[in-house]
Amino acid sequence: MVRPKRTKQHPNLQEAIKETAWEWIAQHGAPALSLRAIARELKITAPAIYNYFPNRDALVTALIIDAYTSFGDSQIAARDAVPADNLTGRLMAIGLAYRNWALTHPQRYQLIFGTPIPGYEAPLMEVLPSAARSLSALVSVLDALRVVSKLNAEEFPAVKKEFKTSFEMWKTYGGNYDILSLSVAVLIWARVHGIVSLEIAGNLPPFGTDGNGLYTYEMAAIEKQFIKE
Amino acid sequence: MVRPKRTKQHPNLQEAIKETAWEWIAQHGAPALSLRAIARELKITAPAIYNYFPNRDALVTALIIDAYTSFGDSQIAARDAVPADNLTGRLMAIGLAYRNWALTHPQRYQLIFGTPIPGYEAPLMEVLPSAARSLSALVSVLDALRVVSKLNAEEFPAVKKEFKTSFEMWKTYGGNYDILSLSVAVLIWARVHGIVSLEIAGNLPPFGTDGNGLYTYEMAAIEKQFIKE
DNA sequence: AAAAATAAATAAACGCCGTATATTTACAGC
DNA sequence: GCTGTAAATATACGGCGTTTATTTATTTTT
Repeated sequence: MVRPKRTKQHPNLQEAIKETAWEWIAQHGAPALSLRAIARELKITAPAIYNYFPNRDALVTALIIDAYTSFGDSQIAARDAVPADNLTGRLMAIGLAYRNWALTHPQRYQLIFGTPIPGYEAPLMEVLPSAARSLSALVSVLDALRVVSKLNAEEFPAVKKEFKTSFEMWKTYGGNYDILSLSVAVLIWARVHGIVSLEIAGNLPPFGTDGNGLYTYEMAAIEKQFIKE
Repeated sequence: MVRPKRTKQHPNLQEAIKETAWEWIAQHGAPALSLRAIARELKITAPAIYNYFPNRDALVTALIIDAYTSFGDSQIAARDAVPADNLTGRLMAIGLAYRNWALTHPQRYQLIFGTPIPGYEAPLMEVLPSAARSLSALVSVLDALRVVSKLNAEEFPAVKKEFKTSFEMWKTYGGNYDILSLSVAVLIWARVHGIVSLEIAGNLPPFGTDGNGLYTYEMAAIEKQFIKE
């Protein structure tokens, strides 16, 4: 067979490849993703994909960036749905949105925070902008609490000097907040991530409280620990 | 080439396969594990492995069980190194041992708690005994605290009925403790897991406090939240 | 001791995969 | 209308898990 006319093809193949990849991931799981499978779906030969992505990992990176953007949109929307003077409400809204997004898009969640692709490691520099933005919603609320002296983190461990340059880099994409707010955000992120990742992987429900109850309890504990009054 | 004499072979190939697998994982990472690579290392043909493991996933399961056993040994040893009347000390020792084991054996940690093998999902029934035992150290300390009315978890969400049968199954391998103790243990597990998994994946240091400081802070917070007085 | 049965290895092959190379062809600009 | 480029195909390579058939070492039975 020869190359078909462009008018018979997908108008923008780059986007079609990503869409097909997401469909495949949703249906067969991230580990089953393969360029050849995408090509089959699109009735294209596999090497044709290399005109749009230099290799499989580059495609995965593009998918991750898209997922981060979707996740960040959800985080920011949740924050902005609560009035800016209700900081506790904003913190809770962000926390709820976190789990909701993860349960709605478990494959995307695992693509970002897990390591479902064999041998793939996300290139930090490419992913950083969308990743930093997704965390910035939480950081912004914590920083606002800090500004009004309501952030209870006086005894929080200091950031080592060698990490301060990378913090400056984070600021470029995440916003100009205090490094303490970012540090606390990372810890809170680790806590919600701990529960949600176990829940999504199916390791939570069999032998403990259900995910919803546990998550609510954990969010209350976070509020009590980090917000004064 | 024909089949070589057994005297020239490894005496117990089953164990040799697992050892070679661990060496390969340590050197090339879990995602790069392959039966053919193991066979090459052992100067064996790949199908020969099928005499000892029905397929690749079965080998991975065996590796996971070994890792859980090593992890559980470390947890139990840490607990028993502190006198039984010093429950807070035991809790802290278990927490420290958790991170130490994870940092000492990052590949084993990711093999257990991550999803580094494409398409592999651990069969619960096979892994449960060693997994339940590894968590039992923490559960036993929490239950001892509960017995002396020092466990601060009165408001902990209850376990839904549909999970109680699987709790009974857990008891078979993890020991006869109250379900509240197990529930709290799962939450604490999620919290330390959240930090350690981020640290091992390299997502923690660049933009926040170092793992050691953060972990110490988190352990103190856990103690304060769950232990009375 | 010889023969039969069993177990454990090899050899070969199938259908996947990512990817590199060379080739063809549709399309755009002159 | 010709030419250069970009985008597709065709082909191929090596690696993977796994299956099948076959060979052979070892064990068991007679």
